[in-house]
Amino acid sequence: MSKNLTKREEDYSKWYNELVVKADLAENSGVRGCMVIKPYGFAIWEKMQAALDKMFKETGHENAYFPLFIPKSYLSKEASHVEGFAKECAVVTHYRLKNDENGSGIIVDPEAKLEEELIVRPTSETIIWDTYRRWIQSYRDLPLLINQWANVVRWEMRTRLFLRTAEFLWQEGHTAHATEREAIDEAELMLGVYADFAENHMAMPVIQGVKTESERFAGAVETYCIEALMQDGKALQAGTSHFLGQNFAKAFDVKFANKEGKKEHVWATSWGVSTRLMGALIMTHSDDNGLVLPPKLAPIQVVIVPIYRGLEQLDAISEKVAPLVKELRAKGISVKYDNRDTHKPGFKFNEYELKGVPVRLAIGQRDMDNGTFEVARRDTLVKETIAANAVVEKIEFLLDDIQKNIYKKAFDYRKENITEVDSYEEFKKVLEEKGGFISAHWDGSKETEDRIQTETKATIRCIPLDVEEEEGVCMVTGKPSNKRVFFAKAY
RNA sequence: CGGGGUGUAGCGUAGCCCGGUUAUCGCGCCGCGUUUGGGACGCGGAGGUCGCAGGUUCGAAUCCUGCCACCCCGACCA
Repeated sequence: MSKNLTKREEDYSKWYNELVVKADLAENSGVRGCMVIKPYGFAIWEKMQAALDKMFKETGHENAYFPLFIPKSYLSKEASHVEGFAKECAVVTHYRLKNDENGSGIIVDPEAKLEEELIVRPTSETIIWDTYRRWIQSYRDLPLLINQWANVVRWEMRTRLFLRTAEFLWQEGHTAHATEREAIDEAELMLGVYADFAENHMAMPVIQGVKTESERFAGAVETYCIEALMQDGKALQAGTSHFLGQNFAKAFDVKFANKEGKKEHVWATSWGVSTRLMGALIMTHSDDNGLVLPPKLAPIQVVIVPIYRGLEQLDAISEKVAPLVKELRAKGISVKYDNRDTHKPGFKFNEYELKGVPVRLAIGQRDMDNGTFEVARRDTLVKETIAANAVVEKIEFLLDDIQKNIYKKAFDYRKENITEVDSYEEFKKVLEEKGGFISAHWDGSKETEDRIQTETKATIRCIPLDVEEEEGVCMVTGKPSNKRVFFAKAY
């Protein structure tokens, strides 16, 4: 682990990768750009999944599952969609292997060529809309509110653990509606769900906004997003929700009969978050001692480490700890009592800090004599000694307080790193020296946006939803602008 | 796909330029003992197709040729 969090990209990048590996979350699989998610990392993902899934169901959605393979012709039905994904698709061309006649091992059987190639889904809009055509006939079939948990494959040139892997896990929601208004409301509703999840479960403040045309999802009319700020000053897109208009309905001929019996194309949305959220979680809260997990997503919320000499002492401690474990579990708190005899307490302390366990209890002979526990919190690393009969209450307080405290810390950090600028010179200076989000006027043109990106590597992360109208001039061209947008260097 | 780099034990590495005993060291692993309130220590031990395939040579981790893989930087992207 590097000694200090630093804004120098290469060091931060190294720190991040080491942290992912050392905290036992994931590792490179050796298969091009794919990662192995290890049990501890996957447990965090499962917590995220459970919380999100609950929120989806509370907003009226159901889960379903669609095929991994998409016939090539489906992808080409929506023009901008295929254009957006064509360069990063894995393609299945054959369905059989055989032994090479020249003895050079197993080869692809040229006889077994598929008549139509299959694309490994980079996203599922096409196959889902092909299915929806058969499911939707009447306004009575609408709205159709479906989500799927799946893996997708995007053949990216450059990959990074959790942030951009060739294969990743995600959820993708795909909805169909009778009216434009209803579809837009849905896209905005789900953006709100994501923002709620990010802030209240991940303790990660996000900016809600819409993308500019050039950053828009391939096939969307409007792309909403949540953008988060990482500790090295770079932005990370944490989730997106798209209003797709009637683009996919028209491409796949999905029509419904309205109350007057007239056929209309349906209105669509899609929205998704991925294992990239794990990357966001890691880069938002972690410090040089390792991961810091929000209690709501921590697979282990409380760890209890016994300190003892000899099995007799361990037995006495175990006896003391057992009812506490039971009581905490009854309250729905996940507890691990680490009575391994193979590692020393100091080793365990470091190990659980690295893994981001929010609360640690230690109990040794001293505590046994005094009727106390040592309680340590991961976010501030503060330790205190607490009377045994007050420990449950203390833990409940800490789990709540840590959740709030790390949110506040991240929020304050982000607040300090949103800078308003009014000139291009100042923009470049802040970008170079400080990083973070830069709020500035922009003339709304793609040319200006491209120029800024080429010259500075910064992109428009979003046009915030809550932005206030303000007369101004574009910092680059001097043309009139009526609101500020958020720029940043991004992952 | 361009530019650079690296492949030696589970991980990290020395050796390579200048070929020559049994391939170096650390972490980790195994055994025994002592330890246990912040990453223990001692002693002993196991573990290697030196990325792959050819070639040069009495002799190759080292030199030559070809191939493969991975990493970093760019272009691309959630």
